[in-house]
Amino acid sequence: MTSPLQHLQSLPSWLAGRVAARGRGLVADAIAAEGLKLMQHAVLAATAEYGPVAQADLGRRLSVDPKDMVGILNHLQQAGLVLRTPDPADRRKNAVTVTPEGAAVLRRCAALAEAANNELLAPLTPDEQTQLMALLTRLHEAP
Amino acid sequence: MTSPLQHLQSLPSWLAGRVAARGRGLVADAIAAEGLKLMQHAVLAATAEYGPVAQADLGRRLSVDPKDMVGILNHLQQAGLVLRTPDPADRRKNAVTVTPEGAAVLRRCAALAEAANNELLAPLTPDEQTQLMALLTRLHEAP
DNA sequence: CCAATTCATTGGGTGTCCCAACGATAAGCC
DNA sequence: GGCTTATCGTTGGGACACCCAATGAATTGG
Repeated sequence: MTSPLQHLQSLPSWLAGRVAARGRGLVADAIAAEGLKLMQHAVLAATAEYGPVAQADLGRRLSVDPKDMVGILNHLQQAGLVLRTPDPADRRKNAVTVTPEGAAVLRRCAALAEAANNELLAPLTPDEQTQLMALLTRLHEAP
Repeated sequence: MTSPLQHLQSLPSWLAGRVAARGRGLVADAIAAEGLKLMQHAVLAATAEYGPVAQADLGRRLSVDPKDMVGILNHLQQAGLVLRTPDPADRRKNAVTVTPEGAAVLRRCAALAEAANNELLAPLTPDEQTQLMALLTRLHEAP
């Protein structure tokens, strides 16, 4: 029985942080080939998935600060991957949509991101990968 | 069969990142009661575990940038929790050690950090917690 | 003895996250 | 109708984590 914090590195929060950092790095390097940063890619993917959506909604779904969302969408819009249209039903909102070019970039990023995730999970068997995903999903949705 | 990136939020790297972010927040809030930041606590714990150790060693073990290590140790030393002693065997190195006061703070932090981790893993059964730890450890050590 | 490396430190830069404010708009309540 | 309250996008400032590069001192290797 080891003392509680004699091995800080074996704390779940620490382990999860290290694994997440590695995953972040792998995905970031992968999609950098398409000229996108991590969060730009995430916002682009979420925009594609949730159709025309307000910025605040995107921020809540991805846990992105509204302040940062402005910069991310500015970049995506300037790159022609995304469109900000005033929402006629609520003139405070911007209805964000993906352009055909944005969809094409996203399609190419999908393969890259998936490959990066495969590399991240490579040390595990397929069964173990499924187990890990199930456990992480529980932790992510439960609280 | 869902398309690869139709659900970015179900990518392992994304899930791990969200879970890790929550764990980081829980632990940070917990040890804030002792006046320590996350990385200050990590460095203090690693210093206690690995005895007199050089700053570069600490940085490698915790994946902390040498630049940041300087600031963290400055703070810990100023708080009287840690000592930097010139290493007689290698005068380039600082032999970092924990003061009795540092050990006391660390002891109190252990309980706080453990409670935070218990809260993080609360949605899982003890068996599942063990499984998760084993899988994360594999991912952390394998590559 | 000389080249290559390591150590602590400093510098600059980017990205993520938190708190606060603003004008414009919308929603709820009396 | 009017009033308060809340939300939306945006801007601002600041803390912290991560990355790259460079310095002088000191150690190591051939």
